[in-house]
Amino acid sequence: MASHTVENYLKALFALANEAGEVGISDLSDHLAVSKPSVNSMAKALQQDGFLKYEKYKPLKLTAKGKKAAALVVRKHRLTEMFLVEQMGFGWDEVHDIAEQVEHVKAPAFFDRMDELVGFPTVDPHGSPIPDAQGNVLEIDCVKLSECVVGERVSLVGLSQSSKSLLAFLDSHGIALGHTFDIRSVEPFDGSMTVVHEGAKDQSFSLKVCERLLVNKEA
Amino acid sequence: MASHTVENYLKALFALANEAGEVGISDLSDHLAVSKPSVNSMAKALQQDGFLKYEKYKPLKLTAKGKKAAALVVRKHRLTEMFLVEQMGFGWDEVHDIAEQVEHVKAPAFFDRMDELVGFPTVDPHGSPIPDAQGNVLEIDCVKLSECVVGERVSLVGLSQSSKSLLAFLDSHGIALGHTFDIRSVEPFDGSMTVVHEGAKDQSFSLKVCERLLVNKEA
DNA sequence: CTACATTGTTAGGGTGTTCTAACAATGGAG
DNA sequence: CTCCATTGTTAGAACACCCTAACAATGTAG
Repeated sequence: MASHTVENYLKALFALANEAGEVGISDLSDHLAVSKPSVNSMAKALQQDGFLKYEKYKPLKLTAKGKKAAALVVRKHRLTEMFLVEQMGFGWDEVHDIAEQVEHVKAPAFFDRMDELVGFPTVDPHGSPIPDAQGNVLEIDCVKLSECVVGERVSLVGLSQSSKSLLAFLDSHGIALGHTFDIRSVEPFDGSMTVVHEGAKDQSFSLKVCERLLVNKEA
Repeated sequence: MASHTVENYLKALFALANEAGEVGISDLSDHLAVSKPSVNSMAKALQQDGFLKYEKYKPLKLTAKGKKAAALVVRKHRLTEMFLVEQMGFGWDEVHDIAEQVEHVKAPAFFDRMDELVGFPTVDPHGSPIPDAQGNVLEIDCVKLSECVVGERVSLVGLSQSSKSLLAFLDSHGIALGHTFDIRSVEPFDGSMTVVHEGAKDQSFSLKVCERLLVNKEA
Protein backbone atom coordinates (compact mmCIF):
# COMPACT_ATOMS: atom_id res chain seq x y z
CA MET A 1 0.00 0.00 0.00
CA ALA A 2 1.14 3.50 -0.80
CA SER A 3 2.22 5.74 2.06
CA HIS A 4 0.35 8.80 3.17
CA THR A 5 2.88 10.90 1.26
CA VAL A 6 2.69 8.89 -1.93
CA GLU A 7 -1.09 9.05 -1.84
CA ASN A 8 -0.88 12.82 -1.65
CA TYR A 9 1.48 12.99 -4.60
CA LEU A 10 -0.83 10.76 -6.63
CA LYS A 11 -3.84 12.85 -5.73
CA ALA A 12 -2.04 16.03 -6.75
CA LEU A 13 -0.89 14.46 -10.02
CA PHE A 14 -4.46 13.44 -10.70
CA ALA A 15 -5.83 16.89 -9.91
CA LEU A 16 -3.24 18.75 -12.00
CA ALA A 17 -3.23 16.50 -15.05
CA ASN A 18 -4.31 18.33 -18.18
CA GLU A 19 -5.94 16.68 -21.22
CA ALA A 20 -2.57 15.20 -22.12
CA GLY A 21 -2.22 13.96 -18.56
CA GLU A 22 1.03 15.87 -18.14
CA VAL A 23 2.19 17.73 -15.04
CA GLY A 24 5.30 19.83 -14.47
CA ILE A 25 7.58 19.43 -11.49
CA SER A 26 6.92 23.04 -10.48
CA ASP A 27 3.16 22.56 -10.56
CA LEU A 28 3.45 19.72 -8.09
CA SER A 29 5.93 21.66 -6.01
CA ASP A 30 3.47 24.55 -5.71
CA HIS A 31 0.42 22.40 -5.18
CA LEU A 32 1.97 20.27 -2.44
CA ALA A 33 4.01 23.09 -0.88
CA VAL A 34 7.16 21.01 -1.22
CA SER A 35 10.46 22.01 -2.81
CA LYS A 36 11.21 21.14 -6.42
CA PRO A 37 14.13 18.87 -5.53
CA SER A 38 11.79 16.91 -3.27
CA VAL A 39 9.32 16.49 -6.09
CA ASN A 40 12.14 15.52 -8.40
CA SER A 41 13.33 12.71 -6.19
CA MET A 42 9.82 11.55 -5.43
CA ALA A 43 9.18 11.45 -9.18
CA LYS A 44 12.04 9.03 -9.56
CA ALA A 45 10.69 6.90 -6.73
CA LEU A 46 7.19 6.89 -8.18
CA GLN A 47 8.56 5.85 -11.53
CA GLN A 48 10.47 3.06 -9.83
CA ASP A 49 7.16 1.84 -8.45
CA GLY A 50 5.49 2.10 -11.84
CA PHE A 51 3.13 4.93 -10.92
CA LEU A 52 4.44 7.34 -13.53
CA LYS A 53 6.65 7.87 -16.52
CA TYR A 54 9.50 10.24 -15.96
CA GLU A 55 12.23 11.46 -18.28
CA LYS A 56 14.64 14.24 -17.47
CA TYR A 57 13.25 17.67 -18.29
CA LYS A 58 9.99 16.14 -19.51
CA PRO A 59 6.62 16.55 -17.81
CA LEU A 60 5.40 13.79 -15.50
CA LYS A 61 2.76 11.43 -16.78
CA LEU A 62 0.77 8.97 -14.68
CA THR A 63 0.80 5.39 -15.94
CA ALA A 64 -2.40 3.33 -16.00
CA LYS A 65 -1.40 1.94 -12.61
CA GLY A 66 -0.76 5.46 -11.32
CA LYS A 67 -4.07 6.75 -12.65
CA LYS A 68 -5.95 3.95 -10.98
CA ALA A 69 -4.17 4.37 -7.66
CA ALA A 70 -4.79 8.12 -7.77
CA ALA A 71 -8.45 7.66 -8.62
CA LEU A 72 -8.87 5.31 -5.69
CA VAL A 73 -7.46 7.90 -3.30
CA VAL A 74 -9.81 10.49 -4.77
CA ARG A 75 -12.59 7.95 -4.36
CA LYS A 76 -11.83 7.60 -0.65
CA HIS A 77 -11.71 11.38 -0.28
CA ARG A 78 -15.00 12.04 -2.01
CA LEU A 79 -16.86 9.14 -0.44
CA THR A 80 -15.74 10.45 2.91
CA GLU A 81 -16.99 13.94 2.09
CA MET A 82 -20.33 12.51 1.08
CA PHE A 83 -20.53 10.45 4.25
CA LEU A 84 -19.61 13.42 6.44
CA VAL A 85 -22.39 15.49 4.92
CA GLU A 86 -25.10 12.87 4.59
CA GLN A 87 -24.55 10.76 7.69
CA MET A 88 -22.74 13.00 10.10
CA GLY A 89 -24.41 16.33 9.46
CA PHE A 90 -21.36 18.36 8.48
CA GLY A 91 -21.65 21.32 6.12
CA TRP A 92 -20.13 21.13 2.64
CA ASP A 93 -17.62 23.75 3.71
CA GLU A 94 -16.34 21.65 6.63
CA VAL A 95 -15.72 18.32 5.00
CA HIS A 96 -12.66 18.88 2.85
CA ASP A 97 -10.13 19.16 5.66
CA ILE A 98 -11.52 16.17 7.53
CA ALA A 99 -11.63 14.05 4.38
CA GLU A 100 -8.04 15.05 3.68
CA GLN A 101 -7.15 13.07 6.79
CA VAL A 102 -9.62 10.22 6.57
CA GLU A 103 -8.73 9.44 2.95
CA HIS A 104 -5.47 7.86 4.12
CA VAL A 105 -7.15 5.22 6.24
CA LYS A 106 -6.25 1.71 5.04
CA ALA A 107 -9.48 -0.19 5.59
CA PRO A 108 -11.45 -0.95 2.42
CA ALA A 109 -14.42 -2.19 4.43
CA PHE A 110 -14.71 1.23 6.05
CA PHE A 111 -15.13 3.01 2.73
CA ASP A 112 -17.32 0.30 1.28
CA ARG A 113 -19.69 0.72 4.19
CA MET A 114 -19.73 4.50 3.75
CA ASP A 115 -20.55 3.99 0.09
CA GLU A 116 -23.45 1.72 1.02
CA LEU A 117 -24.78 4.00 3.74
CA VAL A 118 -24.91 7.03 1.46
CA GLY A 119 -26.50 5.02 -1.37
CA PHE A 120 -23.58 4.60 -3.81
CA PRO A 121 -23.35 8.24 -4.88
CA THR A 122 -21.71 9.29 -8.14
CA VAL A 123 -20.78 12.81 -7.09
CA ASP A 124 -19.53 14.36 -3.86
CA PRO A 125 -21.13 17.29 -2.00
CA HIS A 126 -19.39 19.77 -4.32
CA GLY A 127 -20.56 18.04 -7.47
CA SER A 128 -17.24 16.36 -8.25
CA PRO A 129 -17.51 12.83 -9.61
CA ILE A 130 -16.62 9.91 -7.34
CA PRO A 131 -14.43 7.36 -9.16
CA ASP A 132 -15.79 3.83 -8.98
CA ALA A 133 -14.10 0.95 -7.15
CA GLN A 134 -12.10 0.12 -10.29
CA GLY A 135 -10.79 3.67 -10.54
CA ASN A 136 -12.94 4.74 -13.48
CA VAL A 137 -13.99 8.36 -13.44
CA LEU A 138 -17.31 9.47 -14.87
CA GLU A 139 -17.06 12.56 -17.04
CA ILE A 140 -19.52 15.24 -16.05
CA ASP A 141 -21.10 17.24 -18.83
CA CYS A 142 -20.86 20.90 -17.83
CA VAL A 143 -19.49 24.32 -18.67
CA LYS A 144 -18.39 27.30 -16.63
CA LEU A 145 -21.13 29.80 -15.96
CA SER A 146 -18.77 32.42 -17.36
CA GLU A 147 -19.00 30.75 -20.76
CA CYS A 148 -22.77 31.06 -20.94
CA VAL A 149 -24.69 33.83 -22.63
CA VAL A 150 -27.65 36.02 -21.89
CA GLY A 151 -31.00 34.29 -22.05
CA GLU A 152 -29.77 30.82 -21.13
CA ARG A 153 -31.22 28.92 -18.19
CA VAL A 154 -28.69 26.74 -16.43
CA SER A 155 -28.47 24.63 -13.29
CA LEU A 156 -25.50 24.38 -10.95
CA VAL A 157 -23.92 20.93 -11.11
CA GLY A 158 -20.47 21.45 -9.64
CA LEU A 159 -17.62 23.72 -8.67
CA SER A 160 -14.16 24.11 -10.05
CA GLN A 161 -11.49 24.40 -7.35
CA SER A 162 -13.94 24.73 -4.51
CA SER A 163 -12.35 26.54 -1.59
CA LYS A 164 -13.62 27.34 1.86
CA SER A 165 -14.17 30.97 0.89
CA LEU A 166 -16.06 30.07 -2.28
CA LEU A 167 -18.31 27.74 -0.30
CA ALA A 168 -18.88 30.44 2.31
CA PHE A 169 -19.79 32.86 -0.45
CA LEU A 170 -22.30 30.45 -1.94
CA ASP A 171 -23.79 29.63 1.45
CA SER A 172 -24.22 33.29 2.29
CA HIS A 173 -26.06 33.78 -0.99
CA GLY A 174 -28.27 30.75 -0.45
CA ILE A 175 -26.82 28.91 -3.42
CA ALA A 176 -26.64 25.12 -3.54
CA LEU A 177 -26.10 22.40 -6.12
CA GLY A 178 -29.10 21.92 -8.37
CA HIS A 179 -30.25 25.53 -8.21
CA THR A 180 -31.21 27.20 -11.49
CA PHE A 181 -30.10 30.52 -12.87
CA ASP A 182 -31.53 32.59 -15.72
CA ILE A 183 -28.84 34.72 -17.21
CA ARG A 184 -30.15 38.25 -17.38
CA SER A 185 -27.10 40.23 -18.46
CA VAL A 186 -23.33 40.08 -18.84
CA GLU A 187 -21.25 43.16 -18.13
CA PRO A 188 -18.74 43.58 -20.98
CA PHE A 189 -16.35 45.61 -18.85
CA ASP A 190 -15.54 43.09 -16.11
CA GLY A 191 -17.38 39.95 -17.17
CA SER A 192 -19.72 40.07 -14.18
CA MET A 193 -23.16 38.56 -14.62
CA THR A 194 -26.62 39.33 -13.41
CA VAL A 195 -28.84 36.28 -13.03
CA VAL A 196 -32.20 35.33 -11.58
CA HIS A 197 -31.58 32.74 -8.89
CA GLU A 198 -34.19 29.97 -8.60
CA GLY A 199 -36.63 32.08 -10.60
CA ALA A 200 -36.82 34.49 -7.70
CA LYS A 201 -34.20 37.02 -6.69
CA ASP A 202 -31.74 38.87 -8.88
CA GLN A 203 -28.08 38.39 -8.05
CA SER A 204 -24.86 39.69 -9.55
CA PHE A 205 -21.68 37.58 -9.68
CA SER A 206 -18.14 38.65 -10.46
CA LEU A 207 -16.25 36.93 -13.26
CA LYS A 208 -14.14 35.19 -10.64
CA VAL A 209 -17.24 33.56 -9.21
CA CYS A 210 -18.71 32.73 -12.62
CA GLU A 211 -15.52 30.90 -13.57
CA ARG A 212 -15.90 28.62 -10.58
CA LEU A 213 -19.51 27.63 -11.12
CA LEU A 214 -20.01 24.59 -13.34
CA VAL A 215 -23.42 24.46 -14.88
CA ASN A 216 -25.59 22.43 -17.17
CA LYS A 217 -27.58 24.15 -19.89
CA GLU A 218 -31.20 23.22 -19.52
CA ALA A 219 -33.08 21.86 -22.54
CA MET B 1 0.47 17.12 17.31
CA ALA B 2 2.07 13.77 17.90
CA SER B 3 2.91 11.66 14.89
CA HIS B 4 1.18 8.43 14.02
CA THR B 5 4.15 6.57 15.52
CA VAL B 6 4.25 8.57 18.72
CA GLU B 7 0.53 8.06 19.18
CA ASN B 8 1.07 4.32 18.94
CA TYR B 9 3.82 4.39 21.53
CA LEU B 10 1.64 6.41 23.88
CA LYS B 11 -1.27 4.05 23.41
CA ALA B 12 0.95 1.05 24.13
CA LEU B 13 2.42 2.75 27.20
CA PHE B 14 -1.09 3.43 28.40
CA ALA B 15 -2.23 -0.14 27.81
CA LEU B 16 0.79 -1.73 29.47
CA ALA B 17 1.02 0.54 32.49
CA ASN B 18 0.59 -1.37 35.75
CA GLU B 19 -0.68 0.15 39.01
CA ALA B 20 2.65 1.90 39.42
CA GLY B 21 2.32 3.16 35.86
CA GLU B 22 5.65 1.56 34.94
CA VAL B 23 6.49 -0.21 31.69
CA GLY B 24 9.65 -2.02 30.63
CA ILE B 25 11.40 -1.42 27.34
CA SER B 26 10.92 -5.08 26.42
CA ASP B 27 7.21 -4.95 27.05
CA LEU B 28 6.87 -2.10 24.59
CA SER B 29 9.18 -3.82 22.16
CA ASP B 30 6.98 -6.92 22.19
CA HIS B 31 3.69 -5.06 22.14
CA LEU B 32 4.63 -2.82 19.21
CA ALA B 33 6.67 -5.44 17.35
CA VAL B 34 9.62 -3.09 17.23
CA SER B 35 13.21 -3.77 18.31
CA LYS B 36 14.41 -2.82 21.77
CA PRO B 37 16.94 -0.28 20.48
CA SER B 38 14.12 1.43 18.60
CA VAL B 39 12.07 1.64 21.77
CA ASN B 40 15.10 2.87 23.62
CA SER B 41 15.69 5.77 21.27
CA MET B 42 12.00 6.59 21.07
CA ALA B 43 11.91 6.66 24.87
CA LYS B 44 14.58 9.34 24.85
CA ALA B 45 12.63 11.32 22.29
CA LEU B 46 9.39 11.01 24.24
CA GLN B 47 11.15 12.18 27.36
CA GLN B 48 12.52 15.12 25.41
CA ASP B 49 8.95 16.04 24.55
CA GLY B 50 7.83 15.64 28.15
CA PHE B 51 5.63 12.60 27.58
CA LEU B 52 7.52 10.34 29.93
CA LYS B 53 10.19 10.01 32.56
CA TYR B 54 13.14 7.91 31.55
CA GLU B 55 16.29 6.99 33.41
CA LYS B 56 18.80 4.44 32.23
CA TYR B 57 17.86 0.91 33.23
CA LYS B 58 14.69 2.12 34.94
CA PRO B 59 11.16 1.41 33.76
CA LEU B 60 9.35 4.03 31.70
CA LYS B 61 6.72 6.13 33.36
CA LEU B 62 4.23 8.39 31.61
CA THR B 63 4.10 11.96 32.88
CA ALA B 64 0.78 13.71 33.43
CA LYS B 65 1.14 15.17 29.95
CA GLY B 66 1.90 11.71 28.56
CA LYS B 67 -1.05 10.12 30.32
CA LYS B 68 -3.40 12.73 28.99
CA ALA B 69 -2.09 12.46 25.44
CA ALA B 70 -2.34 8.67 25.61
CA ALA B 71 -5.86 8.78 27.01
CA LEU B 72 -6.93 11.07 24.18
CA VAL B 73 -5.65 8.61 21.60
CA VAL B 74 -7.50 5.80 23.38
CA ARG B 75 -10.54 8.06 23.39
CA LYS B 76 -10.37 8.45 19.63
CA HIS B 77 -9.94 4.71 19.23
CA ARG B 78 -12.86 3.73 21.41
CA LEU B 79 -15.21 6.42 20.15
CA THR B 80 -14.45 5.19 16.67
CA GLU B 81 -15.22 1.60 17.64
CA MET B 82 -18.50 2.71 19.13
CA PHE B 83 -19.37 4.71 16.05
CA LEU B 84 -18.49 1.83 13.74
CA VAL B 85 -20.80 -0.50 15.65
CA GLU B 86 -23.68 1.85 16.40
CA GLN B 87 -23.82 3.97 13.26
CA MET B 88 -22.16 1.91 10.59
CA GLY B 89 -23.37 -1.57 11.45
CA PHE B 90 -20.02 -3.29 11.95
CA GLY B 91 -19.67 -6.25 14.30
CA TRP B 92 -17.69 -5.86 17.53
CA ASP B 93 -15.11 -8.24 16.07
CA GLU B 94 -14.50 -6.05 13.02
CA VAL B 95 -13.98 -2.65 14.55
CA HIS B 96 -10.60 -2.89 16.21
CA ASP B 97 -8.51 -2.94 13.06
CA ILE B 98 -10.43 -0.12 11.43
CA ALA B 99 -10.28 2.02 14.57
CA GLU B 100 -6.54 1.37 14.73
CA GLN B 101 -6.34 3.41 11.53
CA VAL B 102 -9.00 6.00 12.13
CA GLU B 103 -7.67 6.90 15.58
CA HIS B 104 -4.78 8.77 13.96
CA VAL B 105 -6.99 11.22 12.12
CA LYS B 106 -6.28 14.81 13.20
CA ALA B 107 -9.72 16.36 13.17
CA PRO B 108 -11.25 16.97 16.59
CA ALA B 109 -14.61 17.89 15.07
CA PHE B 110 -14.81 14.45 13.47
CA PHE B 111 -14.55 12.65 16.81
CA ASP B 112 -16.76 15.16 18.60
CA ARG B 113 -19.48 14.48 16.06
CA MET B 114 -19.08 10.73 16.47
CA ASP B 115 -19.40 11.17 20.22
CA GLU B 116 -22.61 13.14 19.75
CA LEU B 117 -24.09 10.72 17.24
CA VAL B 118 -23.60 7.72 19.49
CA GLY B 119 -24.92 9.59 22.54
CA PHE B 120 -21.75 10.32 24.53
CA PRO B 121 -21.02 6.71 25.52
CA THR B 122 -18.81 5.86 28.51
CA VAL B 123 -17.72 2.43 27.32
CA ASP B 124 -16.81 0.99 23.93
CA PRO B 125 -18.37 -2.10 22.29
CA HIS B 126 -16.07 -4.37 24.31
CA GLY B 127 -16.93 -2.75 27.62
CA SER B 128 -13.72 -0.75 27.92
CA PRO B 129 -14.12 2.75 29.31
CA ILE B 130 -13.86 5.73 26.95
CA PRO B 131 -11.69 8.50 28.42
CA ASP B 132 -13.40 11.90 28.47
CA ALA B 133 -12.27 14.91 26.45
CA GLN B 134 -9.91 15.94 29.27
CA GLY B 135 -8.24 12.55 29.29
CA ASN B 136 -9.82 11.29 32.49
CA VAL B 137 -10.53 7.59 32.59
CA LEU B 138 -13.46 6.20 34.47
CA GLU B 139 -12.60 3.15 36.56
CA ILE B 140 -14.92 0.25 35.93
CA ASP B 141 -15.87 -1.83 38.92
CA CYS B 142 -15.43 -5.46 37.91
CA VAL B 143 -13.60 -8.71 38.52
CA LYS B 144 -12.52 -11.59 36.35
CA LEU B 145 -15.07 -14.36 36.07
CA SER B 146 -12.27 -16.72 37.11
CA GLU B 147 -12.17 -15.04 40.51
CA CYS B 148 -15.82 -15.71 41.23
CA VAL B 149 -17.18 -18.65 43.18
CA VAL B 150 -19.99 -21.16 42.89
CA GLY B 151 -23.42 -19.74 43.56
CA GLU B 152 -22.70 -16.20 42.45
CA ARG B 153 -24.76 -14.51 39.78
CA VAL B 154 -22.73 -12.09 37.66
CA SER B 155 -23.20 -10.01 34.54
CA LEU B 156 -20.65 -9.49 31.79
CA VAL B 157 -19.42 -5.89 31.71
CA GLY B 158 -16.19 -6.09 29.75
CA LEU B 159 -13.31 -8.09 28.35
CA SER B 160 -9.66 -8.08 29.20
CA GLN B 161 -7.39 -8.13 26.13
CA SER B 162 -10.20 -8.78 23.69
CA SER B 163 -8.86 -10.44 20.55
CA LYS B 164 -10.54 -11.41 17.33
CA SER B 165 -10.58 -15.06 18.37
CA LEU B 166 -12.06 -14.32 21.79
CA LEU B 167 -14.80 -12.25 20.17
CA ALA B 168 -15.46 -15.02 17.66
CA PHE B 169 -15.71 -17.50 20.54
CA LEU B 170 -18.20 -15.31 22.38
CA ASP B 171 -20.25 -14.70 19.23
CA SER B 172 -20.40 -18.41 18.48
CA HIS B 173 -21.69 -19.04 22.00
CA GLY B 174 -24.26 -16.27 21.79
CA ILE B 175 -22.57 -14.23 24.52
CA ALA B 176 -22.77 -10.44 24.62
CA LEU B 177 -22.13 -7.64 27.10
CA GLY B 178 -24.81 -7.45 29.78
CA HIS B 179 -25.60 -11.15 29.77
CA THR B 180 -25.89 -12.86 33.16
CA PHE B 181 -24.26 -16.04 34.35
CA ASP B 182 -25.04 -18.21 37.37
CA ILE B 183 -21.93 -20.04 38.45
CA ARG B 184 -22.86 -23.67 38.79
CA SER B 185 -19.47 -25.32 39.41
CA VAL B 186 -15.74 -24.75 39.22
CA GLU B 187 -13.49 -27.63 38.22
CA PRO B 188 -10.54 -27.73 40.65
CA PHE B 189 -8.29 -29.55 38.18
CA ASP B 190 -8.16 -26.96 35.37
CA GLY B 191 -10.16 -24.06 36.72
CA SER B 192 -12.87 -24.46 34.09
CA MET B 193 -16.34 -23.29 35.03
CA THR B 194 -19.84 -24.45 34.35
CA VAL B 195 -22.39 -21.65 34.30
CA VAL B 196 -26.01 -21.06 33.36
CA HIS B 197 -26.05 -18.44 30.61
CA GLU B 198 -28.94 -15.96 30.73
CA GLY B 199 -30.84 -18.29 33.07
CA ALA B 200 -31.22 -20.74 30.23
CA LYS B 201 -28.52 -22.99 28.81
CA ASP B 202 -25.60 -24.58 30.61
CA GLN B 203 -22.16 -23.73 29.26
CA SER B 204 -18.65 -24.66 30.26
CA PHE B 205 -15.71 -22.24 29.92
CA SER B 206 -12.02 -22.93 30.21
CA LEU B 207 -9.93 -20.99 32.69
CA LYS B 208 -8.42 -19.08 29.78
CA VAL B 209 -11.84 -17.81 28.81
CA CYS B 210 -12.86 -17.07 32.40
CA GLU B 211 -9.79 -14.90 32.89
CA ARG B 212 -10.83 -12.74 29.95
CA LEU B 213 -14.41 -12.13 31.05
CA LEU B 214 -14.87 -9.11 33.32
CA VAL B 215 -18.03 -9.31 35.37
CA ASN B 216 -20.02 -7.46 37.97
CA LYS B 217 -21.40 -9.35 40.94
CA GLU B 218 -25.14 -8.82 41.13
CA ALA B 219 -26.65 -7.65 44.39
C1' DC C 1 20.36 34.16 -32.22
C1' DT C 2 21.33 35.74 -27.91
C1' DA C 3 19.74 36.80 -23.21
C1' DC C 4 16.94 35.91 -19.54
C1' DA C 5 13.36 33.97 -16.83
C1' DT C 6 11.57 29.75 -15.82
C1' DT C 7 12.06 25.14 -14.89
C1' DG C 8 14.53 21.14 -13.64
C1' DT C 9 18.64 18.70 -11.67
C1' DT C 10 22.55 17.53 -8.67
C1' DA C 11 24.93 17.46 -4.48
C1' DG C 12 24.84 17.31 0.22
C1' DG C 13 22.60 17.39 4.46
C1' DG C 14 18.79 16.86 8.28
C1' DT C 15 14.95 14.46 10.90
C1' DG C 16 12.14 10.60 12.21
C1' DT C 17 11.90 5.95 12.56
C1' DT C 18 13.62 1.59 11.94
C1' DC C 19 17.15 -2.24 12.04
C1' DT C 20 21.37 -5.63 13.56
C1' DA C 21 25.43 -6.66 16.13
C1' DA C 22 27.81 -6.26 20.09
C1' DC C 23 28.16 -5.23 24.76
C1' DA C 24 26.68 -3.87 29.66
C1' DA C 25 23.72 -3.88 33.69
C1' DT C 26 20.35 -6.17 36.60
C1' DG C 27 18.41 -9.44 39.42
C1' DG C 28 17.25 -14.18 40.70
C1' DA C 29 18.92 -19.32 41.52
C1' DG C 30 22.02 -22.05 43.35
C1' DC D 1 28.57 -14.56 45.95
C1' DT D 2 28.83 -16.11 41.50
C1' DC D 3 26.57 -17.28 37.26
C1' DC D 4 23.25 -16.74 33.83
C1' DA D 5 19.15 -15.28 31.71
C1' DT D 6 16.88 -11.30 30.95
C1' DT D 7 16.81 -6.69 30.01
C1' DG D 8 18.68 -2.52 28.40
C1' DT D 9 22.25 0.26 25.89
C1' DT D 10 25.52 1.79 22.34
C1' DA D 11 27.22 2.14 17.83
C1' DG D 12 26.45 2.18 13.15
C1' DA D 13 23.61 1.97 9.27
C1' DA D 14 19.26 2.14 6.34
C1' DC D 15 15.05 4.17 4.35
C1' DA D 16 11.53 7.76 3.45
C1' DC D 17 10.92 12.23 3.19
C1' DC D 18 12.22 16.88 3.49
C1' DC D 19 15.42 20.97 2.80
C1' DT D 20 18.99 24.73 0.64
C1' DA D 21 22.53 26.12 -2.52
C1' DA D 22 24.34 25.86 -6.78
C1' DC D 23 24.11 24.77 -11.46
C1' DA D 24 22.10 23.23 -16.07
C1' DA D 25 18.55 22.95 -19.58
C1' DT D 26 14.61 24.97 -21.88
C1' DG D 27 12.02 28.05 -24.34
C1' DT D 28 10.50 32.68 -25.28
C1' DA D 29 11.18 37.93 -26.20
C1' DG D 30 13.67 40.94 -28.35
